[in-house]
Amino acid sequence: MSPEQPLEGAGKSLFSLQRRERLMEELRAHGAITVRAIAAKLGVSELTIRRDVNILADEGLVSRVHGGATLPSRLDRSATGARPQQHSYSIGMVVPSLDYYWPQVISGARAEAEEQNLRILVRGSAYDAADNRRQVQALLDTQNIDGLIVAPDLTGEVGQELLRWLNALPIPVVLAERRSPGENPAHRLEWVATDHAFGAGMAVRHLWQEGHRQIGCLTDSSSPTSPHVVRGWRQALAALKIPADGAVHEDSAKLPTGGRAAHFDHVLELCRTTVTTAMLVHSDTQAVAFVQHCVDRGLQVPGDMAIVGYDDEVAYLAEPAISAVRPPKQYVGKVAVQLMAARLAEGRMRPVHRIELNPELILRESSIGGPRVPAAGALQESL
Amino acid sequence: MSPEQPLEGAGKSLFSLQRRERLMEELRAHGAITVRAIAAKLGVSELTIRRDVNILADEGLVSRVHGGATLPSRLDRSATGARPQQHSYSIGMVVPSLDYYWPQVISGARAEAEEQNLRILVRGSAYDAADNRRQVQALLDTQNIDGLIVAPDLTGEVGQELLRWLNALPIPVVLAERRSPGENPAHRLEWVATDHAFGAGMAVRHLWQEGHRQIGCLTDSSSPTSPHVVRGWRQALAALKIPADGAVHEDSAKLPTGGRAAHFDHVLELCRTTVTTAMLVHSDTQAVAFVQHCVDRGLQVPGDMAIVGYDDEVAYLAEPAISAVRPPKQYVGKVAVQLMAARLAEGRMRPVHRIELNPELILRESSIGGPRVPAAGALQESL
DNA sequence: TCCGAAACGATCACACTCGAACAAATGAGA
DNA sequence: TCTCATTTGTTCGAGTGTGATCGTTTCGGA
Repeated sequence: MSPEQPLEGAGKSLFSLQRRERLMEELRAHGAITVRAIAAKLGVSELTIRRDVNILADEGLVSRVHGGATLPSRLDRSATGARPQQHSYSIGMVVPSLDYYWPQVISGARAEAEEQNLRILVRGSAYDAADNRRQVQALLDTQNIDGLIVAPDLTGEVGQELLRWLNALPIPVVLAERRSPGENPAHRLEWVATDHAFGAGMAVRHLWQEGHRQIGCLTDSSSPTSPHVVRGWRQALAALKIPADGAVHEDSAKLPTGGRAAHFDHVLELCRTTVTTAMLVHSDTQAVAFVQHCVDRGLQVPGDMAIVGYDDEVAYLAEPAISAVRPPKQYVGKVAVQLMAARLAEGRMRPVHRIELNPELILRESSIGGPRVPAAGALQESL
Repeated sequence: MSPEQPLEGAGKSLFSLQRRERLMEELRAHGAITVRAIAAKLGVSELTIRRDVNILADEGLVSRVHGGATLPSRLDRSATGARPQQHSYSIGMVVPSLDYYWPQVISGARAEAEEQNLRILVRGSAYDAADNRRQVQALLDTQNIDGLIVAPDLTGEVGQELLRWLNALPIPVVLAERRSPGENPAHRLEWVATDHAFGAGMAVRHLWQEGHRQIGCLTDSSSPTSPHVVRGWRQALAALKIPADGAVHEDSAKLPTGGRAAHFDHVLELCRTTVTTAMLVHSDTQAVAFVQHCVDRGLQVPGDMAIVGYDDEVAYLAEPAISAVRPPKQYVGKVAVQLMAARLAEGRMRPVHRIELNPELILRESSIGGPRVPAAGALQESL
């Protein structure tokens, strides 16, 4: 009805805004305030406070009551009527790869976004923190983003700086498949991540139950997942009282071109000397190659060498098909969007959520049936 | 602190909306209330409570009965008819206390259950694992439970056995404010818990920012929360490079009756010799008593001794009002029910979720404004 | 079925709060 | 400098929440 009433933020002096901010602070601290007390505290008239309360109540930030205001309450029926502004939000999503691992995460996120009536904008970035930040900045600048889902590299000083920067953004941020320390530079960040350590442990315990007593680990440290897999593997060994210093642990990062076959032979030699009959291989791509290599060298899989892959993109394609730990990628995306939707709907009152999801162990042929003892014999013949 | 005491009666009167909110909380926590009890608890006349009940009944939020009110029931024929749907699932909930901490958790759970159209059956149990198991068994036997939310004592061998038993139950189980190891005996259990260590750390960092350099900790190890608080306190000290071995850490469990004052004096003496100017006090009830003791001994709060309470039940009642870490109790219940609802809807395909919630730091007077240096002077006079 | 105790609600009284109307102060822009 | 829009303060009648009284209704046990 009032044609010249300015929209939010147009003509209000900083002073009144500060006062309202202060009012909200008091409200959060005490749960409720009286007009009289606040007026005295801030040194203004009660009427001014009442007007502030009315403004805040119109925005749904407080509930008006006779004599003061309280935090918004469902019992406040004036609020229930004026709340159908279910205005739909846009979420930006920046992931480090658009062809490996992340497509499924994105797919889960997209499905949930549709469900929640949210728009989602996906961008790929390089794995390094600097490019990640550029991509996020681009999204912030060009699109109208209400929230951000991101999976940056957080290692090193650059990563920590990025973490601080993300934490200070004016929009909510959810990390996917990344963890932030609860501590200070990241206390506002929420995340959802697969418990890779649990997944690795599950694989080790499965191999143990199949009768293996020496269980090795072959990883690719160029992946950010790798440290968690190694940690889970070590913890499981410790829990099963397998001495970790005698266990085979090799890494295939930074091999020279064509050096893979030689490295695999090296690994098999180590397995022979340590009587290792089972391997957990990170990245199922590598697991497929490793199984192929074993077969080529005349080893029976799983008879001479049982194998569980970590990750389940192509594991089923190998011959024999590879048992694999499958991270709940779809759910990582889905839960990330759920977190974001809830955050956007509920605002600051909602506590920070940090969610771990357990992966699943998919059993196929490469690990079923115990080791042939002595396994060392077959290994010896093959080399 | 006796719960009968009308704490709010003395000058801390509630607004009508808060009163109704409180009433609903009591109702959800206990299932039913009497006008008389609530009137006494809130320090208002019975007539006022009756009027509140009428208002809530008009909105269909409660069912009126002679002498009090209950949660809305289908048998209540005054119900507005908007209740044609049957409950989809029934959830059992067993918590270790019905008067402390847990009522708010239950309230959050009930609110969410209503939202999700679930029935929820609450039982209290003793803190020990054996009784917990009995209560769960009773629910399983007599009711038709589709899921279970439970908060058992998991320490010791008995606790581990209980964990195995819960894990093997044929219905989904969600732990509230308890963590299960990801490992084998509990791989199916989901949980939601407050990150108390983070909360304690947040308090310590706040005190550090206010200028305190020796920050002590006063706990009550009879509470299962206590170890996490101590851990967070230690970690924060380490992160801030405060030597932990010189820090004051006292526990008030198992004091002789009337020994509290003597113990507080002992604590203050320790603070004096170690130049400790700030304390994190677990259980805000104890924090209130401690603040009172400091004031009685002539110490300025926060000038001579800054105090942050852990937990926020009565912290605001102290003089000066106490800054406190507030666990998101309502959300613990709410998220537990959300987990259960999603599990019941999606079945085994859904990965196991494990959720940590961050508490919030409510800043009040007892910790704002740095220490007066040298603080030792005032302490010395007081002893 | 009856009876006593308790709970209930209509009414009034009181204290306090609310908001409209108007006035004064402040700041921005012509 | 003036003017106009905005914000803040004052006054006062209307409105609201609460409690006390008291007659009526409801409950539960004999």
